[in-house]
Amino acid sequence: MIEKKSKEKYSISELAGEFNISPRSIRFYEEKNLLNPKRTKGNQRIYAKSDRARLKLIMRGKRFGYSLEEIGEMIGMTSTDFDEIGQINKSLEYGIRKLKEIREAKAELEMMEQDMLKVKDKLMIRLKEIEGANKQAGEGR
Amino acid sequence: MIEKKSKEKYSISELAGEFNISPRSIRFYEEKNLLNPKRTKGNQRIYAKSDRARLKLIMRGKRFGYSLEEIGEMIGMTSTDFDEIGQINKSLEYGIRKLKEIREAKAELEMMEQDMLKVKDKLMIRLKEIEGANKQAGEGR
DNA sequence: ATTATATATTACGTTAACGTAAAGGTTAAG
DNA sequence: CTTAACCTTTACGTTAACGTAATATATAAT
Repeated sequence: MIEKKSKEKYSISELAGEFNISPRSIRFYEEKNLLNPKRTKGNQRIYAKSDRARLKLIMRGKRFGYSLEEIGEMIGMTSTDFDEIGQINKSLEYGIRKLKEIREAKAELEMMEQDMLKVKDKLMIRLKEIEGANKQAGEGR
Repeated sequence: MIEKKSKEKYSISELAGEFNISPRSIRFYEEKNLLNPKRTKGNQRIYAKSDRARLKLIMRGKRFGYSLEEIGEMIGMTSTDFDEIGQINKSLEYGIRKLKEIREAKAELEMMEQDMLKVKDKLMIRLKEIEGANKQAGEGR
């Protein structure tokens, strides 16, 4: 049997559809060296699973407010050109820094969540106040 | 005794320094109606605690990748012009949506964290491999 | 009062991250 | 083989979020 699993190759618009972005964006990410898909003999882009995974990482970074440059540095970390110990150590350091950032961001998100909950509570209280006042005043129609 | 606590008023550059942004940015946020500080009789901006708190929210939103427009909608939620129940309900809905987003973002951050940790592990393993190889080969100098 | 800073407004410049349009090749379907 | 639906590159346009510079007051320090 020949090797073939589920979905091995994707076209640019397939990925665009899946991630809800434009093909232009994907090409743009390639311009910035965040992606590097193979091509058909007719020069059209074909994305492998690994490319799709990278795009996923890109989108994740974006959703979190990272610039493409930062994302490039982050996912560059996963590239497979570690030939020197120095490189690995640099990557490790970088990763550790990013981990710190991520954890800080998580903490901030939790603060935001708390803020939101507080505002929500206030709104609820205010609602009840108004309802109470209306009840008191007997404002039917 | 006259009422006066700790730090009641801030100048634009004080806030800029505190949040590590430029005065220009702060003025820009004001242009976008995200801030609305009082003025001195000489027309210079004075920021009260509440203004500082708002700026804090703005920065938090930014760090999380929200656009100023979105942030405006979010912190607009905390403004005190809720005179109608409908308004309150709308705000509540909005807040709940945002809460969902925040929780999703938290989940994503956790995924990123896991990714990072995986990559880190791989790098560590690779490092050991190389070290092991060097030991084997006895590559001193 | 006189500087030295800080701030205000106005207005043009810049960068990232695409959007959009033109002009043409490629692939899948009939 | 001929389209229709995609895809390619090239290149100029756009928007958000400021940067920067010029010119003019304001406030703080001496």
